[in-house]
Amino acid sequence: MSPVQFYKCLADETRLRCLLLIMDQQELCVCELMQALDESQPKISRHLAQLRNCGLLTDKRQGQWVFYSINSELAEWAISILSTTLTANAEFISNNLISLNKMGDRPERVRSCCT
Amino acid sequence: MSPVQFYKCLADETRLRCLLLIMDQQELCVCELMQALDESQPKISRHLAQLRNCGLLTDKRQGQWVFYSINSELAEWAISILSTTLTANAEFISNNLISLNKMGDRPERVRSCCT
DNA sequence: TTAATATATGCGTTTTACCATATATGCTTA
DNA sequence: TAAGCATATATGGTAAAACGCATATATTAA
Repeated sequence: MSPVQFYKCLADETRLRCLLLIMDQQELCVCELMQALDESQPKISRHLAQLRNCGLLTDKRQGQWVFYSINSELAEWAISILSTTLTANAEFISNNLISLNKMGDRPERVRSCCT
Repeated sequence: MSPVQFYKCLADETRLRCLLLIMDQQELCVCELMQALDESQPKISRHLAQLRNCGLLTDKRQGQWVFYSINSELAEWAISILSTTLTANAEFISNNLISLNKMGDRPERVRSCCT
């Protein structure tokens, strides 16, 4: 992935918030991000699709939900930059985390076997 | 500076090349970047102005030339990200460095006092 | 099968970003 | 002070990106 393409992915408020929230929470589904960002479902879904197509995220369907997480095959420097950004800008997503935690009935994660 | 605004600055090929070249070379003037990127003067100048206005670069006039360097007051996490990007993507600007080094009559830097 | 919930996508519109050209400003040297 | 180079900015055109809305698909449950 070219550095320019990578930074284009981060250069949008909705996408950056989604990425940092997923970094922080390991994985999130569309409806959780809708709640956290207070944005429409198609808007969230479209941005997540873009991040997946560019290789930043991977998705995993569990029942009716699709969970997105950071693509572990993403270049190490790119992951490092996401991590640095999150650490240095915790307040950027603090309100989103509050909204997320206010959400009732969050989808349950299915445990992997043997955990 | 908001992380989104910072990443918008990096999300353009011309701006990212300029930034990484300046990271690598400490400081460069418009005519050197024109040569390194093979781009027009207004294009380079406009992008540098944007980077200066956003706080990523500072400029310093020396005679007829204006030298741009990384703004030392830029947030530490942002400088760290630029550094990581440069280290991990050296090949991204390698051809630009070759072009720069082919340039004859590069403007002489005025020495600071006592160096 | 039907309804409900979750997610994805097609499409037209609006907004934003980029570029090329023209022009203005500032410095240097003659 | 005039001429020439280096740099900055203003303007208008164009392309890309983002959006809202409507709709389509997928899963689960009744």
